[in-house]
Amino acid sequence: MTKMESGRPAGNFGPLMGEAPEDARPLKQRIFDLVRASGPVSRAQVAKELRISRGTVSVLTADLIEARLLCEDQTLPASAEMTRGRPPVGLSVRADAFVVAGIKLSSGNRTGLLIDSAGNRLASYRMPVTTRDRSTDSEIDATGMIVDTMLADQGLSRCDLAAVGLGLPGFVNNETGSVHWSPLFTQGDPQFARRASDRLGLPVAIDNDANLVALAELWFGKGRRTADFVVVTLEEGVGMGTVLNHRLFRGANNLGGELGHLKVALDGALCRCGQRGCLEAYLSDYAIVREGATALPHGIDRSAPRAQRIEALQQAAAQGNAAAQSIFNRAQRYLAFGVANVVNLMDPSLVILSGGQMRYDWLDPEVLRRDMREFVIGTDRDLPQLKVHEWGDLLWAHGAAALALEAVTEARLGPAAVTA
Amino acid sequence: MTKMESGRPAGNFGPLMGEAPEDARPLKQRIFDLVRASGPVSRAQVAKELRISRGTVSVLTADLIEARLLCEDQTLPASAEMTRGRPPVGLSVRADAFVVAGIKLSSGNRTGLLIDSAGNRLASYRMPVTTRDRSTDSEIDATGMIVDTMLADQGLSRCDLAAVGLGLPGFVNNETGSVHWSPLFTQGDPQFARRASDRLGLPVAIDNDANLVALAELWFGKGRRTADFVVVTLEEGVGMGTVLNHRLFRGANNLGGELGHLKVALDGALCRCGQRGCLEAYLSDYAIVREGATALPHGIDRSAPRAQRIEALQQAAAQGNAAAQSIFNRAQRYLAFGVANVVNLMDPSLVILSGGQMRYDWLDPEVLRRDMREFVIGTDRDLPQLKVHEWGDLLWAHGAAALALEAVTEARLGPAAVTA
DNA sequence: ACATTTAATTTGACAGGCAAACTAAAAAGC
DNA sequence: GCTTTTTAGTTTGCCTGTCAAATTAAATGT
Repeated sequence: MTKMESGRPAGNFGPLMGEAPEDARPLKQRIFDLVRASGPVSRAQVAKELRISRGTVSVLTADLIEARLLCEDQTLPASAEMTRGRPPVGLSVRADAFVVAGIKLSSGNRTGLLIDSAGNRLASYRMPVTTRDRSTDSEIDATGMIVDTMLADQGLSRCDLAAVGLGLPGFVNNETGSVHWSPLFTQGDPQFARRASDRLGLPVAIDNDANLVALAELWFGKGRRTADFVVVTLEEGVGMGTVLNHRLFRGANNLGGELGHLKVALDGALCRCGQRGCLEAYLSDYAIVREGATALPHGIDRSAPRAQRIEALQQAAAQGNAAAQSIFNRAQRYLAFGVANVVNLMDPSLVILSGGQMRYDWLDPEVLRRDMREFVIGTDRDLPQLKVHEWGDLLWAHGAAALALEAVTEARLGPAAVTA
Repeated sequence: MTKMESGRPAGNFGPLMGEAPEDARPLKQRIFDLVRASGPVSRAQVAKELRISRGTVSVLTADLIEARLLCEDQTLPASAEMTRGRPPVGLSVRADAFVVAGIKLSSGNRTGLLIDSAGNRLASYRMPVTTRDRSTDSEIDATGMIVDTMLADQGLSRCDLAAVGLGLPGFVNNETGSVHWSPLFTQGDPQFARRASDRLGLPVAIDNDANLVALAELWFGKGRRTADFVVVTLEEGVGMGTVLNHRLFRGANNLGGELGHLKVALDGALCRCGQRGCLEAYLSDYAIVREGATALPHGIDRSAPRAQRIEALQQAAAQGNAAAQSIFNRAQRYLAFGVANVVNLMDPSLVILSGGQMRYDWLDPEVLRRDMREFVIGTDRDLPQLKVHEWGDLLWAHGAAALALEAVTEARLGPAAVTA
């Protein structure tokens, strides 16, 4: 035994957390969220679920009903066990409480979605981008146009809209509403959300598009029941959204995880970011097309659009062209490698591969799973669940709508609303 | 514009969070934490810092003083600006409020630390492990012996001890107190913490040893002022602890990030876990020794202990042996690669390389930084801060002590304590 | 001596939440 | 049919945490 000096003078210790707002969401908001999430529920169920007294539920739901956010609803899901006692009264979210829009901007398309507070899809919109001057204002105006079109479709006007969620590619800070950098604009705007809000006359919440997909899965998709999961998106590049404890995790600096630029090889393939060995440099459209030119030097029209060239490559692979096959095999293997590393570091219980329909044609979930087992450290635990979720264009817009929904309930029921 | 179907029947949506305890820490606890963290503070400062009314602070501090946790303290840090007005009264944590112990168990050593509630080190302990039967009970008894020894040194007995924090290698679940697997035991124990607590007659909190280092940095080290950071430990293996928003992040399944088994190469070096390309297979003692045998086939006694062989290898490298140098260069480069990937995914604002003193001899922070810049995707942001923090054996025990401190304040001031 | 300034306490009010008593509405037993 | 049982929902009174504002305390100007 080595004895050491003792009686060192006391210093300060313990974590020093500057300003920790750390407000628990008010009960009223949590009740609303629960009702929205779990369809018609009785007050008694709400009380049990939230572990609060039934009296409290009564009072708060009365408020929510008076605020025209909830309504009573006789059609309770016929509970399997016909019990005795007073029949419960179902609570549902009122469809006519408010309306929100979700807009996804990208370099090729603009997509929009209009939903009401009960989640009914009222209208949707999709249009290829024709002209672009890469200014923030023109993009905001385009957004306004989409919103107006969808509203007009329903005989509504801007003042009927409660909020707009806006997703765009690039480095976007949801909290501050700033756009550090986006391929859509010639330069960033530290006040983008505010500017959009002013120009449209509506509350606007913005976020990175990869986060949007995670939000879409969290609100509408396979992640609803899962506390922690990771969404991997394959679009032009490779993106990632992370949900921890039922909340979108946006990283320390509000820049999401850059899965696309996770390094999977020392001195590997060149990426358009200028570095080498990025996952994206093996998986993304441009990477596949790049190698495709070598595999089928004469088979493909070099001036054809990417999607077409990829399709030709896939056909070649299906017909047994070994060079073409090896491109997709390698892409798949590196995807497994990258995702496995995410699992090794974050340990999520679910991984969702989500995104455009045509992206995953070359992806075989079984092979992916096998490869991942090779890379994921697993003493006794199982691999996390692995789901491929193909979803249409509106996926992104759904995420944007979720962003808007969050903003609305936050504004009406959140901690700040209590004060006012 | 493509119009899509509308009026889909409403379904449920929104995140479905089962039981979300999500209690904000009570104000009383936050005041206590702030006083502990920031030395003698006046009530007015507390109120300003926590953004609560001064009246509330008065009432709550009165409680804390009566509970003998805080005391008034005339020695306020002579504030630079001699102001007018009534002089503030400093608040400090009472040193005699309670005593906790932190114990770190590893295969080679057992380390212990006894501190009082004000952070004074009362005693410490360190002893190499001689006999081991790899049963949980014998390890618990060894812990009890260390605790008793340290207490006796201060003329105290077990009933004077408020809690024990216990760190061990392996897969340890802090929340449930279970040990899935540990190199110390022949088999895991799903009730390890409870068993230890019963056997010692003291509250026991357990955690993985890599998390301990993160806790130590969060409570006593360079992470105190940083909300989000990552700690990388080089010991026998490679470990990682993650702090998000001033809290230890333990992953979805309470298994920390397995940085040691992050894959840094496809079909890379063989790791003792059986997989290939793990970071550990390039960095850890055994990996370096393994290659060292090739670099200096005759120069080193193969039966010598690892530390000695590594030292010989370092000397050879310093004297210009190219083969030896390349081993360390590669290790360093892969370390940069792995840490860069952590940064790419998690985006922490600070990375601390922390641990035993001798581990980092071959590590040049400048080179590491340069390599990382090559691997970290950086559009406009800077590299996170990178600090090397060599710390003695007691580092781990400090983390364990922090674990115990947390347990004590949680029990006395936490949300659960309010009910009782 | 008296105004000024800052710190700390006391006071009154109020909101959020709970427990328990109470009312409501059904099925089951007699 | 009447009572009992069972479950759902409401009302009531109370407790606790918190704040704003008034008050007291202790120092430094003038």
